[in-house]
Amino acid sequence: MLANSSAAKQLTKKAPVFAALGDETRLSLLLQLGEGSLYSITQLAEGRPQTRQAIRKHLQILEDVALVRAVRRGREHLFQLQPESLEAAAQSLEAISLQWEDALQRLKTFVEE
Amino acid sequence: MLANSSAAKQLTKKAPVFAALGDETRLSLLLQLGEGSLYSITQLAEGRPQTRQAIRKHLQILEDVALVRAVRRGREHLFQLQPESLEAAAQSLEAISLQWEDALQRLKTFVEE
DNA sequence: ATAACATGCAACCCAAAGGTTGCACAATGG
DNA sequence: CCATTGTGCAACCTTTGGGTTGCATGTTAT
Repeated sequence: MLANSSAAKQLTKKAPVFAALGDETRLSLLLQLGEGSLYSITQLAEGRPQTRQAIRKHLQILEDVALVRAVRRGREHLFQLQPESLEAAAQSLEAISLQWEDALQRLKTFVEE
Repeated sequence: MLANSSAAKQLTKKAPVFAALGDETRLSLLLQLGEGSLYSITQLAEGRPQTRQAIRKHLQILEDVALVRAVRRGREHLFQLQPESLEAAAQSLEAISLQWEDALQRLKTFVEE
């Protein structure tokens, strides 16, 4: 299918998203945000080994690639998950797998002829 | 579903996999390997702006997280894609999305009562 | 044997990442 | 009004990452 290979060609543009996912702290933050509620920076920093400022940097990185969204309520900054971006990332990976499956299928057909 | 949350708790262990995916060159290598054939280091380095040694390092990183597998044939080192690892990574991301959907569903049910 | 080819290994460089401390600033709640 | 709470911002430090060059080592083909 053409849709696969074109999706695959766009893949390299998503490197920053995977890079954002490639950190334990940030994955853990996404997990907490996946619980559904909104969390402030201070709340997200509670119980973690790092400083509030460090957590803030991580949240900024997640926000930059739209894995997370921030809204202001008074003096606090509330964060929530943006699941569409996660889905998009997952589909990018599936695209490579599909490309691989297709290639194997073509090879198999070729050999059988 | 319990299976989701337990899968989610294992997520932080996969940070190295996403970190490996978080680089344009490595994503591009995966794409090439997704074509189905086996490629040597030299072949994979051809046409790319970086040195063969740089490409080799990237391949090592991909191999360390099992996104790629290497077999020796004579003097050359042939690499091939390991699609199971890609699938696993994709499913990890889906797990967070599902956790989110579940949370929203519970919230909705709670409000309706 | 020996020239050519595919790799491995190590030292080194520079920029980016993750983290900290310190302090200023805005919003809230008596 | 003032102490408190939630953030923002900047400087700084150390480790990791991506990349290079240079040279040694194994493998073919002729």
